[in-house]
Amino acid sequence: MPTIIQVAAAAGVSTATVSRVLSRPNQVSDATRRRVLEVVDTLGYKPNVAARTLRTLRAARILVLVPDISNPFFASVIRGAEEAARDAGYAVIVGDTRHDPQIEDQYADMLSGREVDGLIFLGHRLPDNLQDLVSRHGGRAPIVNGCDYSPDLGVPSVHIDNLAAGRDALEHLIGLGHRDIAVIMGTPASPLNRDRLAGAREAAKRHGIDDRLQVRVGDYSAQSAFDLTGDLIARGATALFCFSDEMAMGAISAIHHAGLGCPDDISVVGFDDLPSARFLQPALTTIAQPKELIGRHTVEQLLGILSDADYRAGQIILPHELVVRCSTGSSGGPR
Amino acid sequence: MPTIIQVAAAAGVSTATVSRVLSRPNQVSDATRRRVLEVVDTLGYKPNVAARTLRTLRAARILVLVPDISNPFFASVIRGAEEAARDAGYAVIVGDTRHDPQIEDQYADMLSGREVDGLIFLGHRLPDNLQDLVSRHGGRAPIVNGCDYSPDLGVPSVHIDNLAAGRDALEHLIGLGHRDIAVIMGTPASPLNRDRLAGAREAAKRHGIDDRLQVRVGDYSAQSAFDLTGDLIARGATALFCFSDEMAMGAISAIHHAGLGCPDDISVVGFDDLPSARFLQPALTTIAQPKELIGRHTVEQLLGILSDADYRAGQIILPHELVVRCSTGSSGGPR
DNA sequence: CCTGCCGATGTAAAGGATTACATGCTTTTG
DNA sequence: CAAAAGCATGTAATCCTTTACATCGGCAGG
Repeated sequence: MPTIIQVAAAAGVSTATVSRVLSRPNQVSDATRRRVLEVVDTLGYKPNVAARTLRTLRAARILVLVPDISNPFFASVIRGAEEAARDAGYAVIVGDTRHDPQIEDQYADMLSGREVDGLIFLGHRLPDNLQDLVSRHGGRAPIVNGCDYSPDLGVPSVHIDNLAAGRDALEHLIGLGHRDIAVIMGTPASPLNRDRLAGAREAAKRHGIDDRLQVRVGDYSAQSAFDLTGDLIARGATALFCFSDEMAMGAISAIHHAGLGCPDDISVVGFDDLPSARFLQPALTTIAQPKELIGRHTVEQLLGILSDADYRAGQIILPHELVVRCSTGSSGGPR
Repeated sequence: MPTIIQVAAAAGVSTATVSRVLSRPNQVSDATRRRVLEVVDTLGYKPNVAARTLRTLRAARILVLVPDISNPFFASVIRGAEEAARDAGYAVIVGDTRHDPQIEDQYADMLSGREVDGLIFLGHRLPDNLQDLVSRHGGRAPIVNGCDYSPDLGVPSVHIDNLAAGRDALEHLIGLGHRDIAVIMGTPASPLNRDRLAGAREAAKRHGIDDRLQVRVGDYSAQSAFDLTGDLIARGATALFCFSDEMAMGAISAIHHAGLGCPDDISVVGFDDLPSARFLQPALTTIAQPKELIGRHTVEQLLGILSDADYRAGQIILPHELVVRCSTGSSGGPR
């Protein structure tokens, strides 16, 4: 692999000129530029990024950490982030932490090691490694939280109003006549889940069915909801509110396994509105999040922090929407 | 951010000693090691990765390029790759190219720029950028193809026997009595799709229904299959073989939209066996690929190339399996 | 014709870590 | 007890680029 020195020698110029040809072409005369470019081409020269990063202290990349890359929800957020980053001349690197603190730390080191200029983490877990950095710099650290937020940390964040979303889902089910409603939530360690649950509780309370609301904790996977649903059905639930579309799929599958139908016997509301939600049987009623937009805004906040010392990053709340499809129907009254 | 020089000064040793404490701790006396580690800790020192990479010419990372990160199939492959890489002390970086040659090139530059030691690309598109590199080094370039393969390029690859898989799917449907079978494939630019189709054709021919086999091209998305299915039904197909589970979902949705049922009226076979395939309604009959294993083997080939000059990387073929669930049933004869 | 300026290019100093080699001390060994 | 060996540490070169500053012609203005 040729270095800039060899290119310079072959073109009969100094390394400075080669560097200029590549990064500020208009500072160099036409003839020289052409000659250098030709050498670059024939030698197949590519600048060594490590050396450049070392010298410029700018990597032009940002790291997006997802807790579970197999969840298509995050894919859409990443897409949005990627586009916004690209527009600003940054590349996005994706790290799949699989909820593993050790892996989180390892990726977080890419920030500490200045391999990336900033970091976006989706979900509720700020890597342990970064606690220090955040408490030292507060909202000025190049770190943004997407989808969830961390009230006590002061990390800027982008997410929907999960409380209102939880309320909307419950109001929808109650409006259809359901009184025995169950919630299959994600881990309560996540503020987002606590908010959604609080919203659901609030709506239930307003309609006097607070004490009948059953709550279970899943892990976002279809399997976990599948495992929980049988018991909820046995206890008389006529409607299920799942905190992810994947869990809704598991719940619907369990409903069929119990010899019942959705929405005829039991209604199901999901969360996220995955691209495939409309193709499920029955097509899924769900809370849509503006996934790409969440990605875009996290990046924009990050770039603001990076480029503008006066930028004030904070909490951005984006709109959600209840999408009613076919997995919810009116309650036939108590079974 | 402190540098190694500041750490050395604070600990009263040379930078060499600090470096050794961090990378070869046993070459350093207990007392010194403790002292240095303490300083490292209080100062919050993290080595600058760019500097290290520059010096060692080894980035300890590999890049995995996926054409579409929202496809959960790739998520599993990435998982497998990640684990194998981690075991060998490498980190995995994921790049989502969205089938965009420009983005592919940009990520590929990470290899040319030696930011990563090797590159794995899933799917059939070798980034244009890398053509040169491959033709110069042949199978010795640190590049491996996963899921698909490129017969003319000589890039090592890991995939299943797609021809046999296509044959298996058709044999299954024919065995159930179907004679009017349609295939919804992915782009024929991909050898993998050509192989699957060839396998399907072969089976159809053996049973004398070659001329009744209908073939359409989708783009792996549920939507694309949804759009194609109505017409196939109108033309009398009683069974659909889709080259991805997502397309199978779209097909099943379209079957319902047409007022028909799956598998009662029309059978559907998918491909990949996504984690959610068993939770669909009906649970999907599909060809399972050993997704994690594909990931693991691509990494192993890559590491072989990287570490052993005599390593001979090649084509690795892993076993697939037809998983029969509920989306296929016997044909009721011609409708 | 001289001065001043400008544009194009070169020189050389970072940037931060690793490591071959050198050094100085301690311990072993014949 | 001297020589050899071994251990812990330091010195300084190296990895490759970028860029502030210096230099050098050429040209315009006086």
